[in-house]
Amino acid sequence: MNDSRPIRAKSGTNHEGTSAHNRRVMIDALRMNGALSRADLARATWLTKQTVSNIIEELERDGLVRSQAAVRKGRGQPSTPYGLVPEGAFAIGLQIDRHVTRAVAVDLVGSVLVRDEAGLPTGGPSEGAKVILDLVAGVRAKLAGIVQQSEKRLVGLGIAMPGPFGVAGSGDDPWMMEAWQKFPLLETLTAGTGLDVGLQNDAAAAATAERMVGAAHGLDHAVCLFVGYGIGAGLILNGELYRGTNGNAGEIGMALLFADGKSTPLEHRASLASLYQHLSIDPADPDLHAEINDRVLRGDPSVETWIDAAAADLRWSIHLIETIFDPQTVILCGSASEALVNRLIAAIGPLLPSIAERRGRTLPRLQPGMADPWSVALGAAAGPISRAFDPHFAAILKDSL
Amino acid sequence: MNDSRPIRAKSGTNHEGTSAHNRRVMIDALRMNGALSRADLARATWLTKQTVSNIIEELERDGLVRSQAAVRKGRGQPSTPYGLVPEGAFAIGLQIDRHVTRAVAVDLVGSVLVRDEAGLPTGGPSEGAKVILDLVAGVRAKLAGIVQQSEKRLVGLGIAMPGPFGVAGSGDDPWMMEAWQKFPLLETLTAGTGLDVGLQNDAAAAATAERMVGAAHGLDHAVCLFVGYGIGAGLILNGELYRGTNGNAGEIGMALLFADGKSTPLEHRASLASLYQHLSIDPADPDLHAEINDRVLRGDPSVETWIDAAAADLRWSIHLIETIFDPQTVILCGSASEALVNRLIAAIGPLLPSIAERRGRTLPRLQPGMADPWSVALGAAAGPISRAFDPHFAAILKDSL
DNA sequence: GTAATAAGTCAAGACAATTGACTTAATAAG
DNA sequence: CTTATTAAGTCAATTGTCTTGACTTATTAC
Repeated sequence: MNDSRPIRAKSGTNHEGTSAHNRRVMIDALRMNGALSRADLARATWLTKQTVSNIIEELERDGLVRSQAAVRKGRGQPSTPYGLVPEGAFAIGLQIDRHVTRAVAVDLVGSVLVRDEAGLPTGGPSEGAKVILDLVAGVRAKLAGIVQQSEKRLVGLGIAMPGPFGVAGSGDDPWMMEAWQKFPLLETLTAGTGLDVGLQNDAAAAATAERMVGAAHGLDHAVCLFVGYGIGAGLILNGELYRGTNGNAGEIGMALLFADGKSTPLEHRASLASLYQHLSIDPADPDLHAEINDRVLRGDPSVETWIDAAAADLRWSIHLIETIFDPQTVILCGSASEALVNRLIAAIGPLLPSIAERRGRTLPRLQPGMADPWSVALGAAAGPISRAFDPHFAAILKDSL
Repeated sequence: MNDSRPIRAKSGTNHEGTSAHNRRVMIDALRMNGALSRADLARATWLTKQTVSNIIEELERDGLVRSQAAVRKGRGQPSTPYGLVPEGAFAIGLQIDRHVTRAVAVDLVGSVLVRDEAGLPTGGPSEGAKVILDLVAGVRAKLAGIVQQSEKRLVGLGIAMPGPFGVAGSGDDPWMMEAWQKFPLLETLTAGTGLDVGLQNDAAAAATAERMVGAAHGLDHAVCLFVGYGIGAGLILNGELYRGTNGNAGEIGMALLFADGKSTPLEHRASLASLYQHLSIDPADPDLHAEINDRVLRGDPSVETWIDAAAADLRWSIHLIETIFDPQTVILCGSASEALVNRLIAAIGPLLPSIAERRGRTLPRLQPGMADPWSVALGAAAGPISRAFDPHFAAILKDSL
């Protein structure tokens, strides 16, 4: 009787897990509220003044927080607020798109310090990887030129690229993303950069960015509907990005819609790819974003047609998202121009009725998020920062070390 | 400058949080794997043998675990496995449906020890509450008759009822559920029972049941599609039930489908309500379940028509669920008969293509779950047990006490 | 019969949060 | 102007929980 199937269990925790959690809670509180005194932190986190003092002292030694001028407010000793030190940590974010790759260096509070892009060669991933590694190296070098000791404070490299991941030949994107799926990207970049490398799809990256510095800041339940070359949803559930079993949660581009007796993936109806096709524009055009932005602003009728059609699908998608997730808000963001997102939001309204319509709402059901070609790279960088500093269950467990 | 907006922060943790977590991890491991020795537990949880010993000793004192006969396996001292003690804890589960209310008493391992039901008077919630309190009291009394000290080990009362919650007048369910929405149910039952009372929608309860003793046992990502009087999805995400902002996540019955130029809620197309209507059956009929079961088994053509139509909608719903959540599996369960669920599953196949189709799958994409009128009440009871004993983030935090 | 292996215990130690008294620095009240 | 009050923050001792390493016990392999 060799009953040797592996035992499945969650990991336990210990003092270090406790301490790590409390550190993260402090950082999170400072990120959400701005600078706070030790006493404020103690009240907010339910920890004792003494514990907060110890942790703050430690965080200050580590260069993650810094005291500000004392504040007098009423009776009692003035409080000394502590705030996050932006240059306390950095991360590199990398977006791999069809024709281009973008990299940014981001600091602890989500400011982009360096940005750079490069065209991706048509030779496929093995050639592309060289371009990418060069790009990342360049961004790191520039960062090192701006701030001292940046390399020591680099917490990781986050990659964002179109999903879904690990699915055999969907086949309807001829433009090489499939080749990237098979390429050992994480291994190559880990080896090539020496950094901790993480991967998410571009909608998830957009959501991560919104959570760190955008419309989802401080929210526990929000869904970012991301209109890029494809379309996807980034899910913030219980204050964390939800990834699903294989990192493909939210990849709604492949959702089939039935209309006029035939089924079409959502992606073919409401995505920049569909817009490019509608306009007969070459998606490899380097002036793409400017061109689209321009056409949106001057009300190009062909663009308007697409917007109305896409808005109808998005309106229904938002209804469905509200119904399924019961989020605090839905955020519409994209890799295209702000102007396009705003036009889309205008065209989407009024929203379909749903359970999101309730008395006492404070947040709008739908709000605009970041919309520019760099937001995905920013979100990619936000990934490692969140992993390193945000409070979450996994960070408490012993097996996370 | 009175900057007194409340400070938002997550709670910190301390030694007790650590200890509470580790206790829960042990219990969870025993639930998932069956009896385990201290050494096995230490390996599985990453804790030291000594820590495990201390915690097991404590759990044994508390009557939650019990040693079994020593097991010799190869060289070395024989190990002493410890298993959960079923009568270590109990919970009452209560289902409030349109015409009937059901209560069960469930033990730590999810066995139903007592079950009882009562018709709900048409006089509305304030009258109904009396019936419910009597029913609960009766179940508690019967439980006390079966096991000693059951009252001391009662961890709570879980309620399951149709959602969505807190939404003003959807209006299309004339049968009194709306009145229940406005009734202070939690307060009334808390006061009337002296128990810790929790509320979830029926699909969530079904998912909770599947997770404790059913097809989702041990899974971290699973969606239970629940076909009851309405239709809903219970979401197990990251190993926990996901509730959304207002406890309405997964309430997909109100999702609007567009077909033939008009929009219909899913609920009107694939739910027992729609079946009853299709068959012109009175949903208040006490022999309802037997009747439907019978008709399914003998292949009633009218039922078959409904099944085919509902299966088409469910097929698409499953496609959408797979696309959005990327779950390990989808479970079809319901409050009707097993026969109906099995027929539905047969009629749903083959599934639509989706990202769930990947090499190396071990679980089926769609599997049958519990399907009987008592599964929701069981799930309702599973709620408090899960809250009391499963490892989860909130249980670690200081503010959870 | 002896060595090897594995389960489990013992007692001391380390770590991180807690406690309660104390210090410091401001405003409010008389 | 003096004193009381209030609040921030520190100090030193304590507590709770996990860890460490040596030890005991029980079994199989050689």
